[in-house]
Amino acid sequence: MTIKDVAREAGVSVASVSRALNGTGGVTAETEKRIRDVAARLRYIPHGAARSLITRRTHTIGALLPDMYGEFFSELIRGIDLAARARGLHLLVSSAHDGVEDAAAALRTMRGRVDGMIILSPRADASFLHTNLPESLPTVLLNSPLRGPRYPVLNIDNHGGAHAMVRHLAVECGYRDIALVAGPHDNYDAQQREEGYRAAMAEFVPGAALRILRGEFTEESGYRAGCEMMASGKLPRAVFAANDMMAIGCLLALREAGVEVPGSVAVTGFDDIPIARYITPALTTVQVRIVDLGRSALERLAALLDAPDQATPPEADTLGCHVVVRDSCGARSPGKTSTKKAR
Amino acid sequence: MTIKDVAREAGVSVASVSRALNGTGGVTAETEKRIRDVAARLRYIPHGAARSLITRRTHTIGALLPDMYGEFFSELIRGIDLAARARGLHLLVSSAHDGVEDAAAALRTMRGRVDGMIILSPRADASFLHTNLPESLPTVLLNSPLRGPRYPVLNIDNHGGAHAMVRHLAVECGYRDIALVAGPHDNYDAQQREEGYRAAMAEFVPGAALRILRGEFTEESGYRAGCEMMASGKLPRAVFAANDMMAIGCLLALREAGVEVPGSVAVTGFDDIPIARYITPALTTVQVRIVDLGRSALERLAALLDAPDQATPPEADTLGCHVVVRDSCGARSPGKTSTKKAR
DNA sequence: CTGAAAGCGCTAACAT
DNA sequence: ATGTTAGCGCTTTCAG
Repeated sequence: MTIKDVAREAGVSVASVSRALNGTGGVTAETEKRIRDVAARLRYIPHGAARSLITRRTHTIGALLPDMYGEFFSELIRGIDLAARARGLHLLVSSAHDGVEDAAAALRTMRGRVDGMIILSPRADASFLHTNLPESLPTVLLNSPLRGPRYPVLNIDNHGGAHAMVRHLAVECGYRDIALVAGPHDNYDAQQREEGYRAAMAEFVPGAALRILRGEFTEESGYRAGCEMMASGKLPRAVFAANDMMAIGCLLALREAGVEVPGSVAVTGFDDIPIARYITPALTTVQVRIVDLGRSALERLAALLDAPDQATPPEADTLGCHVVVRDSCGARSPGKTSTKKAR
Repeated sequence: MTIKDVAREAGVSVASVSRALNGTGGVTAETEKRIRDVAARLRYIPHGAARSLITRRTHTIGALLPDMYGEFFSELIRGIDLAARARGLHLLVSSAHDGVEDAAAALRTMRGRVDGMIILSPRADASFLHTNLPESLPTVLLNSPLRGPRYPVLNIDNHGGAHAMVRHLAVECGYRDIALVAGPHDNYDAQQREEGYRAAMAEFVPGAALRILRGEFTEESGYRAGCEMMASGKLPRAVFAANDMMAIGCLLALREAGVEVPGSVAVTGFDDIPIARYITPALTTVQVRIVDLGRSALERLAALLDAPDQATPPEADTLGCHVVVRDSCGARSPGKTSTKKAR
């Protein structure tokens, strides 16, 4: 069932069918109707690949993501999808690339299938993109250390968020002994959050010894970090985990051991995943509007598609974060939630 | 940058380039290497649309989903994606269709872009599929009332899960006054869960008056249902919400009013979303392995792609559910979680 | 207003 | 082993 069948059945040329169905004009209202009727009767549906081969438009955007685990990525995809739908774009997702080879293959298969890319991948450095990104394919980078005029970059304000959280813990709550459960060494977000912690500690608790435990952004590693602290003999007064899942793991470890949170130890996180509001005590955390991150990325990309030559702002755009005060930090008596801006 | 450029640069025909790059054989190892080198130097990437136009393969499967909200859908996509990746397939998602028109358009644009479809949509009845599904496109239906040899269908055992939960509440916990916070009328899952509740009530608490409140599968509607119960003057001994978000909303309403859960009122849900384990009291619920649902759907579809003429089993496949006993039902003292099979 | 014809970039016969 | 050629299904000049 191709355009030819419709043409034959309607007694016209394929060109007329194309014109009629695309509303390009150049056909009588009369013949257009006849063609439409025939197409409907034959249940003709145009072939996307064939069409985009010549129009050079797929109305699809590709998303290269490192992993699909966790609420972060589902929220991100939702944000992208929401904005994409609003613009009549579809979404081709490719996630969880074990290695560079894998990510490269995924990126290459996008050629001819998408009009643009949104890339969030730790492995996507400059040379990787240079070799695997189809030439001149509009692309927006997420959470990338890359800078430069080649691609627009959207980042989360990890540093600012971590800084604000430590300030909250040190200044508003008055804690001095604040430990960090950091994320993986090779993770860009983790690095920036750690940096924010260090900077804020130096600023608000000068001279205090830093205490950093290494985690993997997983609940289990947070749990282990909690156990390590207790095993060490002296608990810190507050624990700032570099993401919510680790904060929750830590919380559970402390709770199991009978340590009061926030009475004896305050625990806070980063991300504000949905669970954060529901756990007891409700988690004080740094809110990142992940959906907005996805949405912004797509809007940026769409702008690029509309005006390909548009200059890319030299500075990376940064998505603000702010501290959401709940119960786990001990700053207030359990009850309502208040919010305040970071920085 | 097309295959022609590579051919010219390597001093061969396009056919040789195609053969070399696809490893189809029929080229000397020597020329193959030369071609590969040139392709790499020119950073040539094959054009997907052009290729699939002739091979009639896209190595992509489409997913038509009603909405991207909530953990249900992110888990589902994850399951599909996991299995897809294992088979070298990509994923074209299309979600959140406001109306039938919208869903129809989404489905039609899939033609020529995907090798098969996974459809989970309340609006996808037989005639909808007949008119909008590209002819003979392998398709698997999820959670659909449709039966028949046309498409394989995968369903959640909503009836069995609800039945098992009511049995747990009535038989194991000994409650008689069990209310249901039902889902939307027009939702297939909601209907089946309600049916399971009715059947189990008739079986285990014969003669008891049924109490059914209507919800929308949202936390807010669960909260409202909780308020309604309290306003009515007499609380039921147990509340079975047709999904976890409503159970959580109900839980919060009761908690705010100072009603003890599970001491005064037991609350249970359906789905076992991640939050269920973390809320206090931990939610007793019906576990649905959503990731497995997605995975199974894709495996089924992949089988269809490999053997298009394979007979579709006449009966719909059903994904089992089972009750996960936690704290909110009062069946046990807080602590470990136990699990038992449904039916 | 309509049709014929030329490709889009690629693969797969069919020649050589 | 390599090249030539005919399309895949569609849009878009260019004629008429």
